[in-house]
Amino acid sequence: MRYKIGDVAKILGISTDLIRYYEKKGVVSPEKGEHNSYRYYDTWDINFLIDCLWYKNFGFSIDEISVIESETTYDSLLERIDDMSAEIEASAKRYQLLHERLVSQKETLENVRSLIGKCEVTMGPDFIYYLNRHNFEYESDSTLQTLSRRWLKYMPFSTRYFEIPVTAHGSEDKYSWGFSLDMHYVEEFDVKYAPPVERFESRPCIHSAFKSSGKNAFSPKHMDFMFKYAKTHGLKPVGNAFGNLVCSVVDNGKLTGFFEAWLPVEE
Amino acid sequence: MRYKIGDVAKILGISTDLIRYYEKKGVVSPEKGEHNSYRYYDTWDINFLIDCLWYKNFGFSIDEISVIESETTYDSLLERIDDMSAEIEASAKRYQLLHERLVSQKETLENVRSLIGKCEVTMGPDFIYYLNRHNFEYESDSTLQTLSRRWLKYMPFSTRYFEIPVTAHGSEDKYSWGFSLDMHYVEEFDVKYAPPVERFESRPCIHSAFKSSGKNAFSPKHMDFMFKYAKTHGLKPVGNAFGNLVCSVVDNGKLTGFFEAWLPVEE
DNA sequence: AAAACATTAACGCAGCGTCATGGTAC
DNA sequence: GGTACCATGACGCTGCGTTAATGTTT
Repeated sequence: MRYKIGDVAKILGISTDLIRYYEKKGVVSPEKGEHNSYRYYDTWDINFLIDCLWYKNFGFSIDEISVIESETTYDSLLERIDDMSAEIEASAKRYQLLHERLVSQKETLENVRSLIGKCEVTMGPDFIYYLNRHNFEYESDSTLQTLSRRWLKYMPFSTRYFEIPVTAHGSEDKYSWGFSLDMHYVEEFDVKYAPPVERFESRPCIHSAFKSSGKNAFSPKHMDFMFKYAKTHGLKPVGNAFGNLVCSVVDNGKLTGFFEAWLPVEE
Repeated sequence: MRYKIGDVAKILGISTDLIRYYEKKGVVSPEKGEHNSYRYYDTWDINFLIDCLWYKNFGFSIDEISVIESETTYDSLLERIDDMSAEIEASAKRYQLLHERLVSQKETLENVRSLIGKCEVTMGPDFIYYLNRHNFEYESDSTLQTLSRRWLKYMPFSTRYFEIPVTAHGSEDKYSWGFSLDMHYVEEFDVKYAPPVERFESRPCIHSAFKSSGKNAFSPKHMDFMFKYAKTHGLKPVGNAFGNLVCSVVDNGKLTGFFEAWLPVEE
C-alpha cells in the first residue's frame, strides 16, 4: 500500500507539515513519485513515524529520535532510556516542588491581605538569609554578587527579604534588602550556608503585614504600628524587624507592594 | 543609584541581552541617557526585574509577566496563580507518570531480551486494545482513524499491539496491528471504551519474545515456536496470539524489531 | 589612547503553524 | 474540468544566545 502524505497525516493525527518537517530533519524518508514529487509512504514508513511519535511523547528531541531510530543498539537504547529517565524524574520533582510552592504562596497571599494593619503574636519562621542591598544601593562586592546569582536561581523558593534595624525604628531610610530561604528548602536543596548567610531560628514574633504604594515609598515607618503594638502590649523588641515582599500588584490604581512582616519580641 | 546594564546583569546573573530582550517585550523600561543611548537602571528597576525572574521561574511567559507586573490586581493575581497552579500540578503528574512508564519500559526491555526464544507459562496482562491495520493495509474507516489519533496521544502509555489469529498459525501473512493500553492506564486516564475497543483479561498464557530483522520481515511464523511449545507441553491455544512491539533498534547491522508475545492456553 | 563598556541589528536554535504560489491527481 | 490534494519556500512564534559593526565611558 502507498499512502500520500495527507493519508498518513490523517492516520497519525498530525499535520502534513510536521511530517515534512521530520523528513527535513532526517528522520523519515519516503519514496518520491517518479513523475511528480509526491511523497509515497508504505506501512513501514508509517510504523517508523509511529515509533518517532512514541519517543517524542517521552520528550526526546527530534535529533535524538533520528539517532535512536537509525543507529541505536539495544544497549545504547537502554542507556538513553536511563538518561531520559533521570531527566524526567528531575522534572517531575521540580514541578511537584513548584506546585507546593505555589500553593503555599497562595496561602500567604490570602493571609497577608487579611493581616494588613493587624498584629498577632506567634512563632516566627525558620530560615536563612543574607543582605545585599542597603537603602538604595546594591553591594558591589563580588562574593555577594555570586551569592545573589545562586539565590536568584532558587527563586521562587527563595524570597525577597528585608530587615529594619531595631535601633532605626522611626527613621526614614534605614533598611536592607536581601534574600531568604525557608529551612524547609535549605534541606530540600541541601544548601550549605556560611556568613554572610545567617540563620534565623523560629521564635516569638509579632506577625503582621502592610502595603506600600508607589515607587520608592518603602520605608521603616510602615512598621511603626508594630513597634507601637509591642509597646502597648508589654512586649519588648529583641531583634531586627524583618519580612518578605509577598507580591506587587496594582492597588487603587497604583503599583503597590504587599509585605509580610515580623518583629521578634519577648515579654 | 544608577546602574548600567552590565551592572544589572552582574547583580541578577543574567545576560545583558536578556535584559534588553525583556525591554523589547515591554516588561522593563529604564531611563535612557541624554547624550548617549545607554540604559540606566535604578533600584526600583532592578527590583522589578527580580520580580519578573521570580514569576519566570514559576513558568509564566514573558507576556504574562508583563501583564502581572503592570496591570494585575490582588484578586486577579490570585486567579492567575490558581491557573498556573493547576497547570503545574498537571505537569508534575504527567512527568511522574512518564517516569513510571520509562522505568517499566526499561524493565520490559531487559526481560524481553532474556526471554527471546524461551517460553514460560504465566498470567497474561490485562489491557484494552483495538486493531486498525490488517497485514499491510491501514483501515480507512474514519471512526478508526479518530480512535487512532486519540490513542496515539496516549503514547507512550499506549503501545503497538499485534494479533495473530490462532487459526492462521503457520501461514505467512495473516496478522493485524493496532494499539493496546494497560488497564492500569485505562483507570489512570479514565478511558471509556466500547467496540471496536476490546478488553483482554488476564489469564494463563505462554509468554515469550522474538525479534525480526529487516523491512517487512514480521510474520506469524515468528511465533511458531510458541505453538510448538504448547503442543509439546500439552497446552491448548484458546485464543489469538498477540503481543507488543517493544522497540526497534539496530541489531547485527540490521534494523530489528523486538516483540513481546503471548499465547493464551489451557491445559 | 586603550580597554572595557554600551548600542542596534541581524541571524540562529527547536518545533512547529501559517500562509502564498503553483503544480498534480482523480 | 473542477476540486481536492501536493510541493516548495518564506515567514512567524518564544526565549533567548551569538556574532558584527559601531559608538561611549573612563
